[in-house]
Amino acid sequence: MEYQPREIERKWQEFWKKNNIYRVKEDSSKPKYYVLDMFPYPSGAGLHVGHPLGYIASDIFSRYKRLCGFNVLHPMGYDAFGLPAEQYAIQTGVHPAVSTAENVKRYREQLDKLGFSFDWEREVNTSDPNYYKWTQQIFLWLFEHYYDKTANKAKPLSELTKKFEEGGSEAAQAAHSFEGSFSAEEWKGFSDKEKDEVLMSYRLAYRKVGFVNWCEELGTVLANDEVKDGRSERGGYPVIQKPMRQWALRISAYAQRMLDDLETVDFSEALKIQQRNWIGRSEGAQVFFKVENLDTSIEIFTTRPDTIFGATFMVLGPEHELVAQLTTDAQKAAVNDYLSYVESRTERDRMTDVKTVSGAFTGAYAIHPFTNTRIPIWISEYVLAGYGTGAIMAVPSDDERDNRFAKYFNLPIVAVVDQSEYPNAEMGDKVGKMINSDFLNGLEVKDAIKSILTEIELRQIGSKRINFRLRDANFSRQRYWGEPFPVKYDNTGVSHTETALPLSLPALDNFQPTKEGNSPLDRKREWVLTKDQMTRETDTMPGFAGSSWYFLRYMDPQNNAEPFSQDAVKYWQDVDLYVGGAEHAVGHLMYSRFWHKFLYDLGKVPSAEPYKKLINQGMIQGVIENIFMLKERKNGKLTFVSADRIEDYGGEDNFSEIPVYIGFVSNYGSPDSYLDSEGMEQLRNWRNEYKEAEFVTNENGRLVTHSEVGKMGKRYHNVVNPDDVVAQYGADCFRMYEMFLGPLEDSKPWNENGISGVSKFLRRFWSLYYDQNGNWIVDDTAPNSKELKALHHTIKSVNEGLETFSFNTCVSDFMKAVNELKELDCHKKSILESLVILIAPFAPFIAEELWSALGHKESILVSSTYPKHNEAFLVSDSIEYPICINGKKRAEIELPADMSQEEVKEKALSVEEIKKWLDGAEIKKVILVPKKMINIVI
RNA sequence: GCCCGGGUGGUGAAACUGGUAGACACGCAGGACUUAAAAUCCUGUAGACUGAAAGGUCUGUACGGGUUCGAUUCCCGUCCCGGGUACCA
Repeated sequence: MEYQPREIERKWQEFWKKNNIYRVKEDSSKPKYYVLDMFPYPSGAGLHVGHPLGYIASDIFSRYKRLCGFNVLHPMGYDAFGLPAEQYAIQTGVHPAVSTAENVKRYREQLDKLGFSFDWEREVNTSDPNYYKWTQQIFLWLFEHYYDKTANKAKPLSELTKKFEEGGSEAAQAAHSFEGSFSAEEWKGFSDKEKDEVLMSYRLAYRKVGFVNWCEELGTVLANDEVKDGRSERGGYPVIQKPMRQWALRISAYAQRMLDDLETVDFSEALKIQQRNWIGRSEGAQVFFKVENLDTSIEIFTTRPDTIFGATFMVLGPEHELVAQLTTDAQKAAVNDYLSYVESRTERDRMTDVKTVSGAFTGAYAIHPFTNTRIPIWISEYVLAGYGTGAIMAVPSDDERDNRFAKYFNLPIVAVVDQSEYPNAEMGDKVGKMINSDFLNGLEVKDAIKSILTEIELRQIGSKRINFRLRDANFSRQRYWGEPFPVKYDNTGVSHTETALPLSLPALDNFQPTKEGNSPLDRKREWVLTKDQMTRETDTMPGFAGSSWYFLRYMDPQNNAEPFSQDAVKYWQDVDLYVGGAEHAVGHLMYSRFWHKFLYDLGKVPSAEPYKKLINQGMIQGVIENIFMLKERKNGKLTFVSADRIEDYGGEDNFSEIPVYIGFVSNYGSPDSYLDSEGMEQLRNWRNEYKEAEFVTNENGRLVTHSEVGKMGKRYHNVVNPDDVVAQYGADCFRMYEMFLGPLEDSKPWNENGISGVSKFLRRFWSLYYDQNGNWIVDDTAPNSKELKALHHTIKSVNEGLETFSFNTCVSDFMKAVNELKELDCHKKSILESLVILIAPFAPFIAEELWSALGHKESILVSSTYPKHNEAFLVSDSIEYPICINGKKRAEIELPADMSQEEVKEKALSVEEIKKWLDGAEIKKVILVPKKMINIVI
């Protein structure tokens, strides 16, 4: 038989389907292993060659684990809610559900060709009412819980109201955004509406008025991570700050736990650091500064309470609530001018120039709590309303920004930390001795912090405090294509929950958001106004809602009574291996960890963390192949010049670079990429205006192109479709080649320069079983030691490669193995049987085919066990040691493998050549590197 | 700016906890088979020097230094590239 990948692949695809090879059931007789991919958003463009990288890796690992005896859950689904489908609907009128379904179908077809071992019966689609029913349910749970800081977990709201009834707001140690306080009696006297408002600011899913990123062009509010440089990530439209009533999730309540539990998971250190930075814990103090002549005080947060004697002025964020009250009549004009200046600046301006100093004096003074001196109160945009308390004590001697501000506005600077003993210390470093600081004088910074904290608490002007950068997640989108909130409001504005779930998205014709920025759902009045005289919430949930818990639904995808059963989650527990792109390092990963912890608090999942181990696969980039075109036409004709000849035509400045379809280019992606005469002909036919074009080639008749690495995209004419590669080389080859390309976690440009090597390898592998004429040449004779050694070396290194996710080296190991067995002319069944199992996770199709040719009736996945190496076969009879003197090789000696270290040493010293070299010199020590070398130090 | 990665042949890349750098593959060169091409197979392939040859010597992992018998690996400094982040008090 000849190796024909296409036929083999079709055959086994059918076999797997018919025999349900990939269906997985809970099975308590086997240990479980859960391998998860980040599920894709099914975009209209389909998969390109970069998408499957992670899926291939996770599939290899799943198959490997299955062959090792694990019951492996390896599902796939679609993150199907999102903006692109809705934008498409606005443009074309095609309902998002329709276009999404089409895209899903396309994705499925593409995925199927690659031979993945997904259990498609567990497919999940976040836009399916049977799925988002449970997203809505989890939202309601969040809505009906608050965070108890004493128990350090979420608790039902009923417990909170009980506490309010007993002791008012003081009785509850809870995470909240309520301002003010009330007694038990006051609570009891509150109206329903007042109670609703109070409770709202305690809920884990709550509504608040806040400044949000408003994008006029998209007509929607964006999450912080959807905004890049003050512009929308999608489309690049300007984003401004606008107050709006929004749903939010109280993720901040979980900040400390999210930070602590990072220690328990196996993520890359880089990713953990990213998450830690995002959470941004800082320890410091909250201190109150009384305002002169006013019955109010300003609350500040500082990480350097020790420098308080250097506080010579205060700065409030422009949006701080006290600004209006503090501003004196004399300063009113100046302050208002400044406020309008701040308002005129977009988020983008504020971010791009952080060096410009600006601000205004309010005219008010605060009283320094220790020195009782008057210190002026300023406002400036360098103080952010959203962080800490939105106000600072400025210590210009020890903070760079305060220093800049003080110098610019001529405010006094008092040095309080003497850093002369630390020549390398910079301003703000926590080292030095306190000066000009009353009772702190002479103390080291560290001790001064402790000392001042005690004093602050003693005088009751503040307290120790831990602050987090992590802010509550905005959970509202004014969009159609998302989960509707199961919430409605009565005519007093009190919120009520919708208990009949799912609350489905109604049909709609016009997907355009309304002018006021409301969701298109707002147009559907008969849906908005309910039978019980209430008004529905028209916002929908953001994309991260459905993706925050999908991995749990895979465990029990058809459950109609609950999101997932306790039996299922007790068996599958959590995700053992999660594979996905690093671009989700903060967004998705944070939100899903938070949801998981919440579900953990509710006792619905058994583990505090959802993902035990995470691997970030790199991106596969595109190669952009440019050709140089003269800007000026010559004799009315376009002229393309070979990249190595553009100097003859006045250099780069005279040319435009045009990205061309990579299919025309020979050796695309390599340094010597060029168009040959055929390529130039194809280029002529590519576009009408190129028909008459002139080509200036180099001496080899080639038009050298200029390649760069960039995104894969339509505009660069460099999208490589996996279907095409599979059609040409087969799925096994494609899978192995993507792994062979380099380390999984590295980003790398796609090129097909080496794919012929993998293709050749597969045919060579096949030729161990069949000769050129297609005759079966496997024999039953016993293998010799050389053959066994070759096999066991491969088993060892492939197993190691799999465990460490260096799949690229595994592919090399296979190539080496085949080369060796070819050399040995080995066609022995016992060797080849092991080899075919070994390769099965990587190239499942060829493995199945050869496995059945070896006489097995069932799939290799169910009728084989992954080979483990036998140490005995790896030990050589004799070992060749290089003998070195002071690290330099002087001789070689061949010794039996089972010799003791002492004997090896003795033998080495007795070698004639070495004796000559030593020539009576004193031997300091002899270093034996087992099985590697002998080094004599003199 | 700050925080993470990373810099190895013509190319993609290997190298276990410091132990013979460049495995494996692409490309290239030469050869075999062929009327020819494709396919396949064989040989060579870091650089320099040396030898009739087998071979030998030296230099080489961005750059400069250090620790060590021995450094791609550890330490210090410099340069460059990629990613993240942004006035976080």
